[in-house]
Amino acid sequence: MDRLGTIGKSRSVRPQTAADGVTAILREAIATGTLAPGAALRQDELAREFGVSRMPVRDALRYLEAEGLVAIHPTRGAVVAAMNAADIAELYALRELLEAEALRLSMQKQNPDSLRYAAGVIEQLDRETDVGRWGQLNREFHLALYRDCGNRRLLDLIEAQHTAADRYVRIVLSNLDYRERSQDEHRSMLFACMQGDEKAAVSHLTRHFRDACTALLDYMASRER
Amino acid sequence: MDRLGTIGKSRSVRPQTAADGVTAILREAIATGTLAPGAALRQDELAREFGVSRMPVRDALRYLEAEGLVAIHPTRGAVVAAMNAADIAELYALRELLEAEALRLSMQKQNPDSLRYAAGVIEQLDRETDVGRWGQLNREFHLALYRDCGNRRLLDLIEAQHTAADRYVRIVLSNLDYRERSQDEHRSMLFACMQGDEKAAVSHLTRHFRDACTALLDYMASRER
DNA sequence: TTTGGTATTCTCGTATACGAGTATACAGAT
DNA sequence: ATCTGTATACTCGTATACGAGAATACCAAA
Repeated sequence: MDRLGTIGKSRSVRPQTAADGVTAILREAIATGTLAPGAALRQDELAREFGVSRMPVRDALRYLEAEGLVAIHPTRGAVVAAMNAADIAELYALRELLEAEALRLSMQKQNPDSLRYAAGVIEQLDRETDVGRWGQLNREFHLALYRDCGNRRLLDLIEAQHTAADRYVRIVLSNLDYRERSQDEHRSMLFACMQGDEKAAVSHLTRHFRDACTALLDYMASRER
Repeated sequence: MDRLGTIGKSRSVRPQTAADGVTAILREAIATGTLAPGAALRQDELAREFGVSRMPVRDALRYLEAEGLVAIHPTRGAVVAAMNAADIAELYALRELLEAEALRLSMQKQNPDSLRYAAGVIEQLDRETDVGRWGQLNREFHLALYRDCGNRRLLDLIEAQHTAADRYVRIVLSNLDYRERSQDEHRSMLFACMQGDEKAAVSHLTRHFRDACTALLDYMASRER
């Protein structure tokens, strides 16, 4: 499991506490699948792995539990949360609901700065090849569109769903064809936003999610066999 | 601060861990206002208070942070999360979005058991005088209406928003008039659900939230002066 | 009097240690 | 051979201890 130790090294931002560092590394390991769903997360094992005591590891597990990435059973330990088709459907239905609302609210504010920024992110996405950073930029693009919605809680929830979806998203991102299709939809959304066409923007967003969701469900179904 | 020690005693369910117990007591203390917004939550002080070490207290603070009830600043300690008008508006806008969707999805399933249960809860609410238990039953009623929505994540999110709203709700619940008006709206919602009238049910739900939100904002505004 | 720097104290983050509960393996009985 | 009970080992929850960083108070200098 020495691979785990190297994953977090690439992050440029210095973690404020040891627990934050452990959290970031574990989150990444779960997202990439290095830690498979159902895998047991033993505190002292992880502590030895990271060269810290069990306390920061415990803290990290609590954070990840709150994010829905691990399941903690008192006195029985923690495991990586399961991945299944039902969860995908639920997650994407939720994202559609939350992000459509945020998009509507944001568009009413008509802030051109956010759209300019989003356009810049789209161009970066065109050049990006690394799956992890692509996901990061993808999140950045979406949040830019919602930034002006005026509801902090809504934005936090959207971010949380992104984090939960990340481990699923990476599956389809390895498919280059999906990334290109995704970018087409991004451009359509941005165009509709610049035009101030709320209905078109939301419908593109919806299609964007439906596409991703079916792509994922198809993959999961093929994986079953 | 000895009052804190007695609050949790009324709970019938035995906490599984010390941290769970501390979490429950602190949550209640924050909801009732015993711990005012902005109040510092010092780990060793709380530990002495509850007769435990700082570790369960730390765990509890992490849980409450995830619930949005406390804000933790690394190496600087935790404080009870602030309460303000902007947050109320955000919270209720969110609840409206989430619960309207859950209600729509649930009604499509047409499960009479849930509605029968909800009707029973309404009757219990008529007899309940204690503000804390009234809030509990209120949550129970709402969740009964959404139970069949088929989206576990959505339900969890709704519960989380209820928890976050609890400390606000208790303010208006002390007003008997509000409780009666609220019950009228509950009955209207349930009736619409039984009729299978989705539009009416959602519009009653919306009005229910708008009512509560304005009642709260009015109270906050009067409090400002 | 005000401002800047330093020292002290307080709180948190982390490490280590211990006790309790759970799972597992083995042995005995049916 | 299978099932059950007991003993052992393992993991977690909690307590205590220590070190680091931040806030504050105090003193000196302008």
